Amino acid sequence: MPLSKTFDAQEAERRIYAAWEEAGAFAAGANASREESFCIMIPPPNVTGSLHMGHAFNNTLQDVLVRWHRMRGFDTLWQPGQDHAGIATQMVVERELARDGKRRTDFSREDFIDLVWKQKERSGGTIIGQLKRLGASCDWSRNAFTMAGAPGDTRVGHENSPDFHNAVMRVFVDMYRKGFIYRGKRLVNWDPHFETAISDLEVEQVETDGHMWRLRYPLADGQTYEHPVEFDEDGNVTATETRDYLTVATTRPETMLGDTGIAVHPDDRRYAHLVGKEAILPLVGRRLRIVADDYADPEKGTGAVKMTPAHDFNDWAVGQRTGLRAINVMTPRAGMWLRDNPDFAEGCDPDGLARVTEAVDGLDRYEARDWIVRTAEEEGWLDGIDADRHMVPHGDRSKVAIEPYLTDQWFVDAEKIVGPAIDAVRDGRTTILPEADRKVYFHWLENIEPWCISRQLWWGHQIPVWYGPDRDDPAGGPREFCAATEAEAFDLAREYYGPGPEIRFGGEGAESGGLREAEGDGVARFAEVTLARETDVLDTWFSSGLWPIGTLGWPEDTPELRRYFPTDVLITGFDIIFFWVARMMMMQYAVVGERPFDTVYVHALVRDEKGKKMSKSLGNVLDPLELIEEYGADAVRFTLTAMAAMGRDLRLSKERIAGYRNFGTKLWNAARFAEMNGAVGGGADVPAATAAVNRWILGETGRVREKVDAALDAFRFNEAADALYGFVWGKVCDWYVEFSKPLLQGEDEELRAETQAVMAWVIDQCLILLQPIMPFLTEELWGTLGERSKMLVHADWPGYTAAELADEAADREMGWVVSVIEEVRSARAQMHVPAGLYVPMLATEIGETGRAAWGRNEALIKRLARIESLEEVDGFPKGTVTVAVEGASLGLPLAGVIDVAEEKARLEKTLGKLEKEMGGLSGRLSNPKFVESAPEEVVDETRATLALKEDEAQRLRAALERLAEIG
RNA sequence: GGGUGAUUAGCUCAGUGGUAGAGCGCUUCGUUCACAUCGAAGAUGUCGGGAGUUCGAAUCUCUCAUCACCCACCA
Repeated sequence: MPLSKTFDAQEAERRIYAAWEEAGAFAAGANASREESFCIMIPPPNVTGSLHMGHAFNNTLQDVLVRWHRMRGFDTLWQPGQDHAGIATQMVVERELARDGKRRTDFSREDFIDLVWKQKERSGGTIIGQLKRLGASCDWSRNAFTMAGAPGDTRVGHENSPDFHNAVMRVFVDMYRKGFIYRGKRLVNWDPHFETAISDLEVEQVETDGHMWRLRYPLADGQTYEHPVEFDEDGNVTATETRDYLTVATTRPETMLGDTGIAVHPDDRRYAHLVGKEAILPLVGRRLRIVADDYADPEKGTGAVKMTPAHDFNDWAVGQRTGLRAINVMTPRAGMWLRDNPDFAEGCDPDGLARVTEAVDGLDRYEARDWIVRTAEEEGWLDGIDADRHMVPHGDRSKVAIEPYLTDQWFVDAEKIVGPAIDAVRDGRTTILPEADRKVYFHWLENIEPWCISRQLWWGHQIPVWYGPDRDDPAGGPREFCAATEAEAFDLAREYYGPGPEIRFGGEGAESGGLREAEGDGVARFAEVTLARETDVLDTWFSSGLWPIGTLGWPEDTPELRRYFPTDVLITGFDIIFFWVARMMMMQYAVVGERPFDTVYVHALVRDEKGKKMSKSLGNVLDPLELIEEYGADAVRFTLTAMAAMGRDLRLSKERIAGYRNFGTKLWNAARFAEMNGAVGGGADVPAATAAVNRWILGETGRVREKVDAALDAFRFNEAADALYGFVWGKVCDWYVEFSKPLLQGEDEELRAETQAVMAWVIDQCLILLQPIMPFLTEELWGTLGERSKMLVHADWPGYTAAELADEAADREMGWVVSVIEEVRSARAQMHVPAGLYVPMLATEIGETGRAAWGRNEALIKRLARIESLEEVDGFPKGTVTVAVEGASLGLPLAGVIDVAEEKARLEKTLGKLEKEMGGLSGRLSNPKFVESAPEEVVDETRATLALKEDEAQRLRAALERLAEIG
């Protein structure tokens, strides 16, 4: 069945992908002929997500490596899967509910989670289908999910995946027991929209126009200080005024209700006598201790800074150092919490307390701010307002201002497990590419903060901790029982409480209880203990941090784990180096004491053609699926590969994709040409060749194979793509196809057979080498051209070298032929010789090389340069256009056509260029230091080049002289 | 405030010590039987400025300028 005129990407790509799947072509171990394994873990996309350009880029690169290794015979696993993506997914479901006017809290936790599982079933397959359209050759039979095995799991879409939930639970317990995880009351980033803690990384700073309010806090007990008001030229104070108040500044006046102190710098003479004394908090009359701490900057504002330890990270730290109380004055939704807040009430004067509570309790933080500012103004303790542009932390999902908030949360003590993750990269067990990203990685890890891993959400891995009362003090506690399952928790509790009490499960969060029963000996014992499961779930990145071992079946000692772990390569975007890469490094080391991967390849961002980040709100998003529909998956893949210069953002434009689509068409047509000329079905063996044309293209093929391998080996994807593009278009199509025509269509049967074999083999090599980048079109051609024992996806990657295939004599000969053709074409175009007109050619000097090359390639040269005949003459007649090539002086007698002025201009220009080049070369050669210190081959090469140029220049000068004779 | 990267043809970008490259765009020509999603020929660069190292610098060092991104608690 002959090839169709064009490649129908839409039809063929779906059909071919189905055929691959049908054949189990992507299964781990398929096509393995060597011992080595190769494993890539997909960065699991959100289960409700859909493919965007970043995914397309990321997965194209992975697929290139995976297909390349699979063809090379490695036991290859590309592990696919999806992430449950806690907040993001819960957000999607809550938004759906909101459409029906419902909220999460209208459901029980179990019912809500069931809804999320259903949502996952509905949308979870979307991204998989999209990855398949792209051509991703994942082993889908192993598709994993980060919540697999968790309560409510329907197993739809990840039927065979390992029990990831169990792995997460076991890791938590393991890290808990090793002391890497703890629960504590600390200030965390609180998202008032989702009403959950988030980690530092989920906070983004947004520059915002705001105000700085200066407030006057009266000093207690009649204290005063001298405030400088006038200075001389040297900055010395020349006048002061006595003040009985301190001016403090804040961008968030509402937090003043939680103030418990004022800090000044220890060396600040103005306030030295006040340290240890007190000020009065306006509105409620709470006494604020004045403390000395380095944090207070004497240069800023008045040098006195109010302390709100429960609502500001700096103030919290100062509070810890100086023993200030922390008073939480906010609700989880960032409203004011004043009523029934004993911490707040303590130390307040009753009238003030009542008034403020009446006015702002329950108000949103911003409304409370307005009231406080208004009141301060009315009462005269507002010192002033400055416009201020400052950074305000926002939740990266909710986009609302986050609130530093004091709650009980779970933390990974990252400092304890960060060491091996740093060392592994430092000593090269894991390589991060590009190198620049290593610094980013180190910088973050070396300054690591505790990682808040608890989330007050419902969708996620519920933290495997049960709380019970203290054995000796039933009112105390809670006592934590950390275990992977309820049964194991029961055992722990039994061990702790002894054989007496009945142990039950129930209760909420850290609430737990027990009945106390006095026995005769006076020792308190429980008759009944109720264990309460921790309600928080884990940060989604905690579970995805286990992706490498979890997908391979840990904690079971599976064959996959033994075979594929540590994995070989991770390909990911720079935006999740901290979120994911660093955490995987830390956690695999913490749990199994091993690196998760040998190499991390960090790629940059796909931007639009103007360099802007693609975003929905800007409306500049290129949808990879639309592009695939329009140009075909191969074109999109080739474009992304060709633009993947390491570490640089890529600007994607449709024009570029169209260009590479054309490249596919070009290859298709070359294959059609081969087919039409009986050049199909080349075997794996390099064919024998006698003709220079054939020997030359074999050498070129050897060179490109080496280039592709070297480039991919170094993760220089663009170089691999460029090399193939240049080879297929610039060598095979532009020259070899043309060269082959007289041979394929000529009389010499032996030569025809040889050329057919070489052409068939070369086309096959193009298909094989291009398969990792453009798998569809090449597979289609492979299957159509000739009988094959296996699909291209499993074809053997070649191992021949350039040295084996290259033929120096053939390269030289074809080089000569090419330059003659190019020079003749150039001269003809310049002289406006009609394109189709065959003209005679004359030769005055033609050396041995040239004569031999001409003799063997006469037909080619005549055909491609439109030459009628070659005749050796003693000298060129008037009106000859000179063609200067190495080792020959050729001329076209174009007396009738020639424009003397134009020919003169052409020669002068060429000569000018030559002379400039020669100047550089001879200047260099006449420099003794160059000759002494440059490598010998460089010097030789320079000499040879110069000699050639001189030769050519000589001929050009002669031609110019002849031209001068004409007129 | 700290850090990283970038600056090369009109545009988008390759190019880590040895005669400046590609794609697109542009100009001229071309329906030769693989391909007009094509072919041929062409024009366009003090490689951001300056200094240094070197026989030799787009490439290494320093510096300045501009841009981008990341990190950061500045009241």
